[in-house]
Formats: sequence, structure tokens, C-alpha cells
Amino acid sequence: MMISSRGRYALRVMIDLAEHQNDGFIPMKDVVGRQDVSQKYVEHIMVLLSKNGLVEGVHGKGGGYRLNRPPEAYRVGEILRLTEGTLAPVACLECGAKPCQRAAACRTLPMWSRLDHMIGEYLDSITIADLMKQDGGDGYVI
Amino acid sequence: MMISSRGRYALRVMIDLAEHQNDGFIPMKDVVGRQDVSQKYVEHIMVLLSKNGLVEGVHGKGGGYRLNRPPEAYRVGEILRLTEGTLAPVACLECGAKPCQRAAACRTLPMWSRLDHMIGEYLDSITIADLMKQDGGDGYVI
DNA sequence: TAATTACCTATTGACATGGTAGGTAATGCG
DNA sequence: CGCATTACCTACCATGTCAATAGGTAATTA
Repeated sequence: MMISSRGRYALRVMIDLAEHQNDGFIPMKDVVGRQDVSQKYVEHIMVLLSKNGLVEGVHGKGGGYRLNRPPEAYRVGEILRLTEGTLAPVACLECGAKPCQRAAACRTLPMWSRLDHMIGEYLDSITIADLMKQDGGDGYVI
Repeated sequence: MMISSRGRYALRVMIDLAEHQNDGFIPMKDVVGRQDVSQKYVEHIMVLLSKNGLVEGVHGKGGGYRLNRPPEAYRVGEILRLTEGTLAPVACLECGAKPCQRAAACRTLPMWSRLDHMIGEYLDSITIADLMKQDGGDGYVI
């Protein structure tokens, strides 16, 4: 298993914010009520999204969070890389991994590398706007 | 990160056994010496592979492990599903997961489902025989 | 001033991972 | 037979992450 609750919650919150983007700043209390996730846990995630400029947070009454861009300008890959730390399928491909001695002779590295590219390209091809449609954007629901 | 050392070690051992498939039963001591992994840890993995019929183990002097099939008859996906337990990118797609209440309305499920298919199909398209070639079988090294 | 809301720091319990320890059982060889 | 060799078994351990909770502080509005 690759994507943890942290990343999945982040996506769901972002979609929820996108669906209410015309309502000004949305308090987390509302989002959490709709999405049925732990408020205290989501708070941590929001700090991450906020510090990295994906959303803007405003304190106090009438405050909450708001998207900083239109939904079609958020790639799923970007959000997941931020919340998960990496999307690499194996440790040796993680950003900042110590170089592997065996890399040159490794029989499996090309496979991992190609898998990494596939996953990254796929998740970068989808935006929050795509996820607002139930079918994920291509009309085909599995 | 999706594939742990357990799965990566399993693949490396299987490749090593494939490369020495004409030498009869190969003791783990030899494989571990070549692959530079923990013998005690690999022992656990071998029991799993053996119990599931991927390899055959023979006790005593002159014993060791041997592949039960030709290398081209092992799909990487099969080995990884066995050692990792699942290849699903999210918990709700794991085999035996409790059904999610939100599935019907879930905005992200189609995406996860498609990603799951992509990963599975890719890893099932590669065999141990492919991995014995340095380039992974398509002549293109990233 | 009070209510509301984001944000901060610390802690927790559960679990998986990677590995070690110390055996037992089977097999071949001298 | 006895010994070395090898797979296999059970148990344990250290570390880290995950998901969540607790208990605040700071900013903002009414």
C-alpha cells in the first residue's frame, strides 16, 4: 500500500474546498463534517498545504481555508508528493536517497524506474477539477 | 514507498536462482554472499516462496533452493503480491478490505482503481527472464 | 469581551519493517 | 554411525510511521 490516509484526506479536503470555492473561506469544521474525518488530524495536513501555498488560511470568525488556484491548476501528483513525501515505488528512487552501490549492475532498477515514471505521469495527468467529476474525467467508471 | 525490502529481496533471490538454475540446488549462503543481504531475514522470505510452490527447498549437504519453473514463467507481479501481501495503492482496494460506505459517491475511487490496474498490468508483464537481461527486456535503460 | 478559527507542540497506541537469536529436522559424506 | 550442512521453525527486539488525541496560543470578527 502506497498512499496513506494523509494523502487521501488531503485530496478529499482539496476537492471539498473546490466544490465550495465560491463560498469564501471554508472552516475546517464544515469540511470535516462533510468528509467524516478526524478534525485534529486534518489540521496537521492543512498546515502543510498552507505552508506550501496550495491553500490560504484565515484565522478567526468568518475564517477558514480557500484554494489559491482554480481546481484545474492542481495536479493530484503535486498534492500527493507533498503529503506523502514521495511517490517513488522503492526507497532507492526516493528524492534524496543515498546512491546505491549496485545501481549500475542492478537487474531491477530499470523496472522500478519505469514504474516510477508511469505512476508519476498518471497522477500528474489528473487535476482536482477532474476529480470533481464522479468519473475521474474520462467517462469510464470501473 | 510501496515495495519494501522483502519484495525486493525476493526478486533478487529469484533472479540469482535463475542465473544459476543449471547448478542444481543452490544454498542460500551462496545467494546471500552474492546479493549482500541478511541471511536470517532472507530465510523467512524463502519459506514463503517455498510454501507457495515458487521454489523447492532441499535440506542437508548438497541442498539449497531451486526454481520450480523456467524463469519466463514467473511474473514479477506474482512474486511481489505474495511477498508484499498486496500491490494495491490504497487500502480500500486491498483484497479483503472492508467495503467502504463512500465507495459509490467517492470522487477518487476511479482514479485509484485505474492506478491499481496500471501497476498490476505492468508488473505482470515482466518476468524473471526479462530481469535477467540488464535492460529489463525492452532495450531501453533510463 | 467573547466567540471563532487557524495554528503550534507534545504525546500516544497500534502496527509493520528489518533483523537477530537459538533452536530442530532432514540429508549427504567420510 | 557421527558429523557437517542445510532448510525450516518460533520467538523476540529495535526502530519508525501512521493516525489520532490533548491542550494549548494567536489572530480575527461581532
